[in-house]
Amino acid sequence: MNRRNTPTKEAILAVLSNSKKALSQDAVEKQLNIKINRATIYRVLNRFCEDKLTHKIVGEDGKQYFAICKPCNKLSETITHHFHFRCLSCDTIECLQVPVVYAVPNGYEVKNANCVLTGICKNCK
Amino acid sequence: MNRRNTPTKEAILAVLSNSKKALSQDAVEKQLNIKINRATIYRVLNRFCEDKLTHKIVGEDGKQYFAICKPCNKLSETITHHFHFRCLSCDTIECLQVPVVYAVPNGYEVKNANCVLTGICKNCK
DNA sequence: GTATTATTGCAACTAATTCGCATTAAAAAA
DNA sequence: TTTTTTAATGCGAATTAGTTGCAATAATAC
Repeated sequence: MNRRNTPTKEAILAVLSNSKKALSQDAVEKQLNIKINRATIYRVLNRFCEDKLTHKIVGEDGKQYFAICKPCNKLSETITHHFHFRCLSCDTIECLQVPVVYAVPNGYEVKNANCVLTGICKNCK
Repeated sequence: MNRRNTPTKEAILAVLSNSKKALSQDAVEKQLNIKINRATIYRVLNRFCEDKLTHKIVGEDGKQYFAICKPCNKLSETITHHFHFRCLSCDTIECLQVPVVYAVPNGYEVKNANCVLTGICKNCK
C-alpha cells in the first residue's frame, strides 16, 4: 500500500501549508484552485493523518478540522497534545502552543486528547 | 417563554440523574421507559443547557453528549471548565474533577472550552 | 511499454441533528 | 371551573457531515 504522488495530494497539501490553520474539508475545497471531489478530499486528508503529516481536531460544532501545524511538529517530542482555538468569526481552528496538562484518576487509560477553546481570535477582534 | 413541567421533561431528567454520566440523545432514548420522539429529546436536552441544568460536550466522534454532572455544579464556582473522559468501550462521557488549565496568547477571547480525553475507563479495563 | 494497484470521481448511503407545522396540553386568566 | 394562551410534542421531511462501493484512471514498478 505504497503512497503515490498525485496533483490532488499536492494541491491539498499546499492549501493546508498556506493556511497554517486547521481547515475543514469544506474550507479546503473552497481554497483549492482545481476541482477535487468531496470524498477524495476526505480520503486524502485522512491519509495525511495516517502518515502523521496532519492531525485531526473535532470542534464543538462536531466537524473535523485538519492541520499540518508545523510548530506542532517541533513541539511534538515534548508536548504530545496542545490546545486548539476555534474562532467563531473566521471558522478556522488554530493550533496554540499551549500544552494540555491533566492528570486522570487511577485506572483510566488515555489514548487521545481533543481540546478546543472557542471564541474570537486576535485577527477577528 | 416560561418553562412548563411535563412528563417528558421529568423522564429525561431522571435518566440523566441516574446515569451520572454524559449521554447522547441515543443513549437517553434507550434508557427511557416511555417512548419520546427523537426531536423532542434533542429539544429538551438543549433547553436544559439553556437553563444551565446540564452542559453539552462534543466527543471526537462528533456527537453531542449531555451531562447533569452534580459534582460539576459543586465545582462550578471555582472551576469553570473540567476535562471529560470518553470511554471507547462503554461509549459514555464522564466528567472528571480535573480542571482545564490554559493560558491563551494576547488578543484571544475564550468563550468556551471543550476538552475530551478518550480511552478506556476504569470500569471497562 | 506493460502490468499492477493506488487514487479518483460519482452516486448512493448513513448517522446526527434540525426544522416546519399541526396538534396537544400546561398554566394563567377569567 | 371553564376559557385562553402559548410552550411542548410528534411526525415527517430536510440538512449536514462523512463514508462506501464500484468502475475508470493514472502513478509507479517491472
